[in-house]
Amino acid sequence: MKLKQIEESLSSKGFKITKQRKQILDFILKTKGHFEIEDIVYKMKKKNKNVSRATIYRTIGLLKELGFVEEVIKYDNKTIYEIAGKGHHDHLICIKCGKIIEFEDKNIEKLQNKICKKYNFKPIYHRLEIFGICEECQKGEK
Amino acid sequence: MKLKQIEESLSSKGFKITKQRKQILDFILKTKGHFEIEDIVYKMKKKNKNVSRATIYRTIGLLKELGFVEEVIKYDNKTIYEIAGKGHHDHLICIKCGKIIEFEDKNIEKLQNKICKKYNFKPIYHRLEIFGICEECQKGEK
DNA sequence: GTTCTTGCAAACTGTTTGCAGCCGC
DNA sequence: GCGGCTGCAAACAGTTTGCAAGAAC
Repeated sequence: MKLKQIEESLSSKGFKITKQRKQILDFILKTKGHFEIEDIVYKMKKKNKNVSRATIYRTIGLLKELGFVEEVIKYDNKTIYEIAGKGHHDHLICIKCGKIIEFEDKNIEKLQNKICKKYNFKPIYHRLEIFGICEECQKGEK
Repeated sequence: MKLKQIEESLSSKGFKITKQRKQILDFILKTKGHFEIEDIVYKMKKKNKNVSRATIYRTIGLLKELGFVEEVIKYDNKTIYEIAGKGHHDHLICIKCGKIIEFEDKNIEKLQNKICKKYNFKPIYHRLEIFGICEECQKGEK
């Protein structure tokens, strides 16, 4: 997903391309991994691009609506996002160091769909979070 | 899991059995399904058992530590709990009416363990939330 | 009597919102 | 110039905490 594509999509829907939105998009696209709202706030401050927290929330909300960004993890009463379009995957989250490992498993997805069928439930999105201790932190434990 | 068992476990660990804790335990044990903190607050108010919100948070925190209660869903920036020991299962959550359907699938669990092995990740707990539209709400959609 | 627990209020975090002024188109 | 966008500050929800008074053992 490229900056231009997203911008076109935004303006084609009547949204304006402001410098704040450009800054935020720039950040998200450069951050290949996961991010939180505070990461953006911090980055903007550091670059002296004073984009307000409110605008960041609103922009991420908008990008979420449009499907460019996804809420992937809820942990510690915070929301962790990532850019969409990498293909669906789920996460292992280390509760010691906070590291996030992505994984993809088609079989799990298939089983989920089977479950949904069984309950006549129409799935829209899902989140599988496995919390535990990562390899490095296990070494440190001993 | 019975009231007596939990109380014994508490006192064997040096915690005291107060009337507030009894009230809260009573509520949790009677509520077979999922509950939120506010549900307890509401119930206590209604019964004129004025257990403060702070105490409820502290008690649930304690029960979580001891493994009697689990955080099973994070939705809408709220935490939904349930009593532990029913055997692990996951959830379908209707984003229209809020209904929660439990399901259990050993195969999904197995696949998860496989993933963890692959990454040398030591799993502690996990959460699989499938958000979508339940059967009834689908009918209403048309 | 000691120690743990409670209630209260205040504080805190993540998030949302109303409104006046600003800026993209 | 219009309508959407921003920044600010205030508000909000869920949750945590310090402290003095109270209850369990």
